[in-house]
Amino acid sequence: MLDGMDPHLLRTYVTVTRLASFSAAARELGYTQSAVSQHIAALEQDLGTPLLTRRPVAPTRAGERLLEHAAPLLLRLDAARAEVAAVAGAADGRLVLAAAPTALTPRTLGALPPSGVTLRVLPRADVPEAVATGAARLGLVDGLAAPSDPLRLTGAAPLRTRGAGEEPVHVLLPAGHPLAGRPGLRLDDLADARWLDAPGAGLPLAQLRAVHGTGAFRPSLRYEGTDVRTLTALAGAGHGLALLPASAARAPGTVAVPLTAPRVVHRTELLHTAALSGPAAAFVARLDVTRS
Amino acid sequence: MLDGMDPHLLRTYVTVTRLASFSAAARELGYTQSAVSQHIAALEQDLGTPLLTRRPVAPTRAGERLLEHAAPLLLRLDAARAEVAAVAGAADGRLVLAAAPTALTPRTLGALPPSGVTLRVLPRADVPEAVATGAARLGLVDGLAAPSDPLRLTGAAPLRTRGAGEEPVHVLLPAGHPLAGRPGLRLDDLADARWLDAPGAGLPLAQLRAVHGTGAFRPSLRYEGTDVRTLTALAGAGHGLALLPASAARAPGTVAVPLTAPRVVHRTELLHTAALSGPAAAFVARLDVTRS
DNA sequence: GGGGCCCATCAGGAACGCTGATGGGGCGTG
DNA sequence: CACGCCCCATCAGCGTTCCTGATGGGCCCC
Repeated sequence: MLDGMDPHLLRTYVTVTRLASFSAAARELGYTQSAVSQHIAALEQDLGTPLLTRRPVAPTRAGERLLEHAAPLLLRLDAARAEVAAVAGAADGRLVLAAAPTALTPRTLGALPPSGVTLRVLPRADVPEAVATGAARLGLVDGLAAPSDPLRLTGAAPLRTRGAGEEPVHVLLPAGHPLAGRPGLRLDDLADARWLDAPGAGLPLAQLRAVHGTGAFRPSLRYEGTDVRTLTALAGAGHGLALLPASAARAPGTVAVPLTAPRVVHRTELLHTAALSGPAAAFVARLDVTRS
Repeated sequence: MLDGMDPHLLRTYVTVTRLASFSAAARELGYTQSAVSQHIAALEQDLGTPLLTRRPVAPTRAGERLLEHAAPLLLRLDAARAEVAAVAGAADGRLVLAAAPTALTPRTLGALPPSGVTLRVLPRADVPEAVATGAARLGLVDGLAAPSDPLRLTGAAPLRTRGAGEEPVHVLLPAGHPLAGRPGLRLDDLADARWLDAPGAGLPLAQLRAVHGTGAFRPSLRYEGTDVRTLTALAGAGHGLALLPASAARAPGTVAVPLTAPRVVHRTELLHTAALSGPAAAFVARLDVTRS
């Protein structure tokens, strides 16, 4: 047993920690409780250290380290299988495209073929995984970046990226907002504002901090869906400000004002694996044609 | 066999492809040839597609995809094991520091504790792996980046980074070079120059392209060692130009001229895993104290 | 044509990994 | 306080897996 860390031991381990229960993990995985117990014991013996406290069932410090690796490992295992399958299987006719909501800009939408596409809108954080595991053939993600800088994707999965367009970033204000008449806004003007916290639908405010370097943003309402229209409606109703790409920042009762400082753009990037063919390749080519 | 891709099957696969031989892989891995053959057969059956051509033994296209995932997967498996071991085992007294040659700037050297350190100089590309697998506790890598931009590390392994200093980039010219008298040089001035190609010791010219966006560099002599002094001597002997951090760009018979355009700096970053303690933590703290 | 090397296949035995049963420990309940 | 319940650990037993050693076919070089 030189190579003790079988994937299914890891899978058992993450399931046990997630459910905080050996028995529940066994039920979910289709094992007996005994098997799960033996899995954990095997892992602990292999690594030479306890990974879980029993009663309550919780990861030890060593277990936490293992957890940080286990999920990406399992994901990448799936990714490898999916990519091999993509090469092996003949290209399926349909193109499945996973996209973050605000990544659907006019440009990317315009490049879609007229038929044969399945569009799957997901929270931004789930798009890379969908592409890596083959659930989607292509992915569109977006975010804030300095002009012509690539996005900084936290990739556990190894995906290739290519730029798919940039556009200005607008701040969406309710029509009556005191700053609504401005031609442009600096982020400093909005230091005291309350922002809609919409990790699924909006742009991640944390990225602004990375680019801008300043303190935290004060969140108001948190919206967990992926629907941009809901987000703009919330902004219109005065629940907080929203940061959106220019093309998405329009809704009745709101005013969109360009963000002028810091100088960031809304950047869209296409995600794909190494193997591209058929309609996916056509879509990519169409995107490149419309390159600015 | 729902979860067919055992790590040791993958290990067998990469070994077979590396050696282009089932039998040789079997010898290296301590298996019989029969076992290796069965491993490959199991993988191919699990993935539903041939992964190798026999005679000659070479990866198929599907196999190439698998290979791209297999190495990082195995690396990360080792990384997980190493990190768990680091938490479990008591902190060993010695601090092992892996560093790229040009990452050893006065600042990083100054932060080293006076004793108890093992310094391991490696080619730049090997440093992240050494840290991930626990061969070294900390790593120092360097590269070219826009000022205050982080390095773009191609991380198969999940390492944390923190800045460890920036300094100007100099071009090292032989003393008699026509441009040696200039106060500063633009990269465009050097479009026709021949560069020393030293992936181990020098700064990777490819990174300049990433920042600058222009064409290829014309390499002259290629130097595969990790010794900076040899590199500067080669530059002094007129074998080509070298790009070095200011603190390393001095050698008899050479002139170091600052690179003024594009605006890039030599940036050093510290690599570490999540678990830091003992002398490693002390070193990090010392680095932070001298932060500019 | 023969010998050597290679990979595939097969049979057999050891080792592994699962199940089902049993036992001890903690916790809420009557 | 005793009982019952739920949880995890351990054990024996059995089916499967996985490795070895032997054998065979294909290719190349001599």
